[in-house]
Amino acid sequence: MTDRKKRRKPGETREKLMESALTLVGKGRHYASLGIREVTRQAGVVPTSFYRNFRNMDDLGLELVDQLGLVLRRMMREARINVVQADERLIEESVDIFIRHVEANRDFFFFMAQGLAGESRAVQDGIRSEMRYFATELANDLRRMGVMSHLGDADLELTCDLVVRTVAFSFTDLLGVSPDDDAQIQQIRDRTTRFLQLIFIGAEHWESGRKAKEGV
Amino acid sequence: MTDRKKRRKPGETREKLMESALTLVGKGRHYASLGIREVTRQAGVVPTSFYRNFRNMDDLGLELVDQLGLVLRRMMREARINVVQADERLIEESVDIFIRHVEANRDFFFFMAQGLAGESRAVQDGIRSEMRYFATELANDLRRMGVMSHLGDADLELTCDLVVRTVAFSFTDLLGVSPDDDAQIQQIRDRTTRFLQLIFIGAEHWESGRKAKEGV
DNA sequence: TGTACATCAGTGAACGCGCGTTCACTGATGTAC
DNA sequence: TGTACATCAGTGAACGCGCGTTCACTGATGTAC
Repeated sequence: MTDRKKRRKPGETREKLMESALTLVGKGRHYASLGIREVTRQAGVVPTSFYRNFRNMDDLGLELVDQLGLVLRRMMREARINVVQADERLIEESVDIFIRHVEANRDFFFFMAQGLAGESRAVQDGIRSEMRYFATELANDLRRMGVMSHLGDADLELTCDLVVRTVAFSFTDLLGVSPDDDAQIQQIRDRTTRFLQLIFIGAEHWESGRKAKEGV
Repeated sequence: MTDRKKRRKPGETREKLMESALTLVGKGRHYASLGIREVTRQAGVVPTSFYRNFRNMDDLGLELVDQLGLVLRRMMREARINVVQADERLIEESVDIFIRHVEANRDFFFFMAQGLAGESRAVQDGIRSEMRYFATELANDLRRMGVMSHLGDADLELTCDLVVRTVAFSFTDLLGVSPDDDAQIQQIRDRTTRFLQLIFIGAEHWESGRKAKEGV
């Protein structure tokens, strides 16, 4: 069994390469500066193997975006299960779930934070698209729960977009913090919660007719 | 005069190197993936010259952060001059000034957006520190104008932090847009304005005692 | 004002190294009969 | 069930190239007298 040099489980090397890229990102490297040899080295695989699975680093990056989408969907699902009632702890509970998932998938969220201003336009657009989807789903959930029912669709979507951006920005806060530094993580959690409270209070008092008066 | 091969104006090469790095970033490259030879090539200078001015790319990055600080301060000053009265157009006028400066210093703001999740911790911290300073100054200005006078210092600071984050996130929106695409820039401008309106409405209705009830 | 000297930003050649990419190969697994 | 063959993920050697960094140099500018 130590002898099997060829033919691992199908997709195993592919997975290992993606994992290795994420690991390097988690260690503080920027995705844009990663090289093919570096990633294969981390994966314990010969450089040539890379080309059996990906065309180039951008290609691998796009696959990571897809996996990121799965992580985000899992997070949404958990939030839906646990945050059923629209009481005043809705925000705090959601932020808790969010922080927990970020801690459990640290590298993924690092990759996401980097990718937003990254080198590959395709990756950038992919992450942006995931965020848009997330905001839309959030809007649907709030509608379903009867929250912010006074808002028109466009205004609710605006609010959710701002929420998602604010949460995403918190990733970059977590980026600079050691995963063991509970005190600082707690602080980021509190601050994010307050940001969202501020936004939701704004949304509560937002008059949907307002823009028509000012904008057009 | 075409013959002078040595001794340009003092600091000229240094400036040209920083400018070249920014130019490459503006062309879509990520700062983390730039090399010394690449930057010197862009600057029309021999690679060795780099070491006469900087220790490494991180060092150059830190100098760029300092210059970014100057750009931000210039922006703040202009905003202070032009936005004197706290009427309802305060936000729109500020966003206009902000968009104008981003367009005029496109590369700088790209660098800033990248640096927030960049490879160098020092650069990351530097940009973060500039943002904190910006938020503090904004809070001071609002105090001076008598806006949001019902908020405690901590809550005002929280609001301003969220404003700065929201504006900073808009950089990444502009990042993917051609500088000539006026329609899309206009759309980002409007959206950013609405985000800020939402935040300020939230701040208007924020009860400073609230957190004491919930948090502690 | 003129001369001698120190300084130091920019030069150009050279180095060893790791990079991305190619190639022919190998051998375990899946498939046809 | 057994045999022959196709497939194709992973291998290892090799390539040319651009990288970061070093070194001794050069010559314009600034300074001392």
